[in-house]
Amino acid sequence: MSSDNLKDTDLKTNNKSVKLLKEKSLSVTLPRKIILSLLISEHGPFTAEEIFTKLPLNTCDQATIYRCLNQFVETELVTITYLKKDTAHFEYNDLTHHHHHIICKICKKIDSFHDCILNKMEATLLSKGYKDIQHRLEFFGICHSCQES
Amino acid sequence: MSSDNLKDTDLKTNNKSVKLLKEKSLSVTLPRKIILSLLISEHGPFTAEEIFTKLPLNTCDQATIYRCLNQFVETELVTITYLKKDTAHFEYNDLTHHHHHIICKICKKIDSFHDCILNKMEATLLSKGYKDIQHRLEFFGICHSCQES
DNA sequence: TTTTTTTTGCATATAACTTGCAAATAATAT
DNA sequence: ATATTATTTGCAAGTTATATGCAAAAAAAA
Repeated sequence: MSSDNLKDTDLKTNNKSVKLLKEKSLSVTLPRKIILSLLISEHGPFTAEEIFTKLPLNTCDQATIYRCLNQFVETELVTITYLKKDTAHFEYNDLTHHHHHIICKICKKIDSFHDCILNKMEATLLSKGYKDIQHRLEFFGICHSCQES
Repeated sequence: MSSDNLKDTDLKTNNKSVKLLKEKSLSVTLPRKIILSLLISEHGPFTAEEIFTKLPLNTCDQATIYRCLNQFVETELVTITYLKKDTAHFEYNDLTHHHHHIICKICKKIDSFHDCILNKMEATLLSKGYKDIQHRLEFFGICHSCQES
């Protein structure tokens, strides 16, 4: 494996990330620490590819990034959103800063905002200069019949 | 082309669909009429594949379905949502019945509801028996700088 | 430390969706 | 109506994000 030259100290690995990985019973590996640290320190949302290019060279393979991100999503360390057509975006799930995104239909620039009541939200966005606003809101939960099994 | 054996009358094509296609300046072809009629008469959301299997045999190619669906989304005849990981869902954009979806994290069954204020919404869902509810809400609009060009 | 378990890299696979092009169909002009 | 032009379709092949099988490597447990 090609991470011989990567030391923890070089990478300003966030201590928080180690704590979080342990809390979620994920074994603490270098790729996981580095990826999670990146997501904690830089505000996304990022695509898997963006994360890959932000990481120090030879941190890990793309496959590992996808595997880690999926585990992070499953354990709710990270949220996944589908803002663009073909690519998922990932973001550290900072429970103290609940927010949503707005993406420009034309330039695809992603902005975020913290209000979270629909009508208030749209007003906020209008005052920010956005036009022709639509939203996409989905809920995920466990249905009644699945609670039995 | 293999639609020799398909006649309009056979397919209970929705007249509404022709009207809508014209309104959106889309030329009125058999595949478009049939696909749009299906989406108007059956409540989705459906994946492209589900639509394909619901269509009468030899209505059209899968490629045509994707092309039509994309055009319908561009013209806002249809909405697209990303409820599952790899597959988009499509639904007739019935402006008189604004609603959202909830998908079970386990069995993936999709349910819909019509309330649309976040806190009210979650209460509705809880009373429907869902647990461990999360939501995903995204806005799309045209940003200030794109309004100039 | 040693053993067991989990994770990673690499290469390859998958699956949803897209696209180029010639033939077919729809819109339009006559 | 018919001829002409423009658009759309089928087919087959391409693209791209993401997943995966397996042996080697690293982490956790003993």
